[in-house]
Amino acid sequence: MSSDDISAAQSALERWPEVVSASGLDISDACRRLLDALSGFEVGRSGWRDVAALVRQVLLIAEETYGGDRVLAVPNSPLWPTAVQWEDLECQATRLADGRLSIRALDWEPPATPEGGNVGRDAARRQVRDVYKDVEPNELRLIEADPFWKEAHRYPTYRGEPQRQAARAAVLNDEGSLVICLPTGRGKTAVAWSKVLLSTSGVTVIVVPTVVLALDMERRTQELARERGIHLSPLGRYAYVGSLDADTKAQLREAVRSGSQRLLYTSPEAFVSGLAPAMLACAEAGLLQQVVIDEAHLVDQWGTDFRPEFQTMPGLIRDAYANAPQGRKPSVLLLSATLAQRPVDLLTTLFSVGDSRAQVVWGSELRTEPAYFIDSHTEEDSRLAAVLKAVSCLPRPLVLYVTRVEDATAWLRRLNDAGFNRVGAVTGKSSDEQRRKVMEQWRGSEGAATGYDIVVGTSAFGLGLDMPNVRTVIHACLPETIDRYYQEVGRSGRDGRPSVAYLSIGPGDHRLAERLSDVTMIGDEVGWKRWEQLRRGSVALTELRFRVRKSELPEHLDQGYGRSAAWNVRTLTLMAQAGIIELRVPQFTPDPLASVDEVEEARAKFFEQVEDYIEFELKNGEHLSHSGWTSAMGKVRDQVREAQRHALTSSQGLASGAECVGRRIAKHYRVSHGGGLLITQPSCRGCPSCRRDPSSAPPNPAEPVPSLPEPSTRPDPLARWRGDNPTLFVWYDDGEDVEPLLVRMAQREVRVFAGLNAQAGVKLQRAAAHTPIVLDDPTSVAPLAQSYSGPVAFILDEPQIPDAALERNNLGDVSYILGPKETPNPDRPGWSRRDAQDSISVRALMKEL
DNA sequence: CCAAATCGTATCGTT
Repeated sequence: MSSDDISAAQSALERWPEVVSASGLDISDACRRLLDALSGFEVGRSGWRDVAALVRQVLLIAEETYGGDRVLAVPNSPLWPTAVQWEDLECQATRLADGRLSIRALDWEPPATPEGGNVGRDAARRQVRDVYKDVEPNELRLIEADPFWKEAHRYPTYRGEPQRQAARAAVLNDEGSLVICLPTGRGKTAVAWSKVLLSTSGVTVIVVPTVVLALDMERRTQELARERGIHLSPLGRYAYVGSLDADTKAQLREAVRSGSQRLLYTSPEAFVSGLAPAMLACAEAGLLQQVVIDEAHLVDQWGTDFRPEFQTMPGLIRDAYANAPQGRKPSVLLLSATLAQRPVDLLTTLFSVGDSRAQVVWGSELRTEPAYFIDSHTEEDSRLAAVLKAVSCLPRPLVLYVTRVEDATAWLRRLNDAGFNRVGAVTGKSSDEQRRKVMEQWRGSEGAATGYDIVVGTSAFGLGLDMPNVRTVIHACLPETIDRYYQEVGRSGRDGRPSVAYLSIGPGDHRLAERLSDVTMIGDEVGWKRWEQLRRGSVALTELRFRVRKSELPEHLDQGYGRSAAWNVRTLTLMAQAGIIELRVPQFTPDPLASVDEVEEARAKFFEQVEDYIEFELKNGEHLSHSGWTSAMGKVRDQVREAQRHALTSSQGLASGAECVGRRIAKHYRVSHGGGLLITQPSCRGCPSCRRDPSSAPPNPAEPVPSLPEPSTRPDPLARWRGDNPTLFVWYDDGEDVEPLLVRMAQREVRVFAGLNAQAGVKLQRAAAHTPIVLDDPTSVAPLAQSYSGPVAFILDEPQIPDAALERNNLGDVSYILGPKETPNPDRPGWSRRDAQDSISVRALMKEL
């Protein structure tokens, strides 16, 4: 890679303004961008700064790859930067005999520490230089996959221990809720797909936050189905979104109802409205296999006042769960890469189903790619200059994040005026078409030229953004939460190679961040009044179920309509979090006594107003008194306020640069759950604090080792041969084939096998078909024989019962031990194990099964 | 002088 950068660039510069195509050349991404920029230079699609910045990047890449000083000769004609302008971009320009300029790249890096000065400067320089290096990406540690994973995905390996545990948890989990924290790029999608691909019936509904994501996943599913020659949908469609035509929607609903739609992506809104009746019917028929919520941290982030449907989902899921027949209830997966305390608490409370609380599989990990830079300006002008300099000198592709839409537009203009034309902007106000165009130009779709190197965006830019080689993320703002900061920084270095994150704070930023984060919690008295008002205006649908209007105004009407509605929603979602009510899906129920016409009229009216409705069920009578209400709400309010304060102060803490950025982010993603602490190891390639004092830098983090949650309590299908003993010894004669017995056991849903080699495992999976087969790996840091409390089958190849099996017996965990008939009894020296109670021969057991 | 995005129905009861 990039072997021909300098010669390709030089040749294109010499031939300019002739257009030179980058396709087919063995050059770096930056060099390809330079050729693209040169092609558009004369007609103004690129500006002088675009070209100069890319020339500099290509030179630095060449120096880092091959060493030595590198130069490129560039035209010195109108359009082209002058010698002074080259200097402004940290390049040295020397006049050549033929009039051209010879360009050499100089180092530039953002301030090493917020206070400036020379402390840590060398380290800062090296950390920026490393971004230009053609280094091998950080490799994931690959682990041999379990048989079920090979069968489901045709992948021979897992991408690390966290994915292994997440994958196992997801297939071993029956009828329970599971929160899974798995970093981006670790194959969350495959984890959600396992059950679908292993079975031949059942519906999996996956809720994603945006239509773009749903359509993207539809495309990936279609590819999968085509490649594998399998049918997962009668229509070949996998996204249920509002923009579909009524006919397609009706067909998809029908396919869900009948169970023939194996996999469907949708939004929270569609899930709780249009899709809800079909989904409930599907569950009732025992055909709903899984409900998956992707990007589950948004339940907290967006669900509380912005898109309440995120928090209406649990009520609906519980309905589906309750209606599904025993043994065929859906399991619930909540997936996210970034979970802090509050989201975990909220998810485990709201989404628990059945008798047990949602369990957590924790594979949280910080990105190792970014080096963090921070500075703070007391004058806006000086911040603008600093950011312009950074945009000019840091490597591309580059994202410039701001908080306000208005600032994004202003920056786009400012950059254009400064000589950048290869810039796009994405905010919440951008149309789908604009967003698509920006992504296309930025990425350079297959074979086509790139048009943008820089995107200016608000937080609207990035959800589900799949661009592996982003090298720089600049913030010209103070993100209001550390979550937002980390999410946005995490868009860089997805290819596992170093990146730069530069946070440049201006004078107004702290106030803006505070205002944004301070969604003032409704007070006791005002809240209670609002609730009373809502209740007075409510319609009782059943004894416990009520419908209210979001637009219901309190008597002391001092706020506009929109704000009041937001308050109402917020009050109700908080009440749901407090366990006072459970949010429900407004559904049209025709009056059985009304005439056809009357029902039609009522129906039309319902759908006209449904957007304004919120329905809920009263959960706890004690909370309906003033004092009960106040105390229940007080608790939630404190939690939310604490979480907000924490997120904001963490973010503000960054600004000072006093604490290691990696540590501070890691601290935010440290969660206490079920009496234990779920850790996120800090990781920092460089930040102000670590540059000041390199000895304090956190060590390279070890891979997290999540442990499997408790399996749901299902009856052990082989229990009656064990009696009361947790262990059953099954003995075989010399040379007797135990494989048929293993298959029978697997068909009876024994899933975890110890002592089988990979090949035998795959063979067993083939024979057992739909039961997921998991092989214990005794060399693993968390062997299942020790951690899994569901049934485990041990296959001995010598006459000795392993310690792990004995220990399981002491703990009361169920084990089936298949061993040679002469295996001695460890409890009674001189005796055979088969003479003890609870043993049976392979032949006898085969007959019974 | 504060960000974020989505959403629509219609089923049948008897010999």
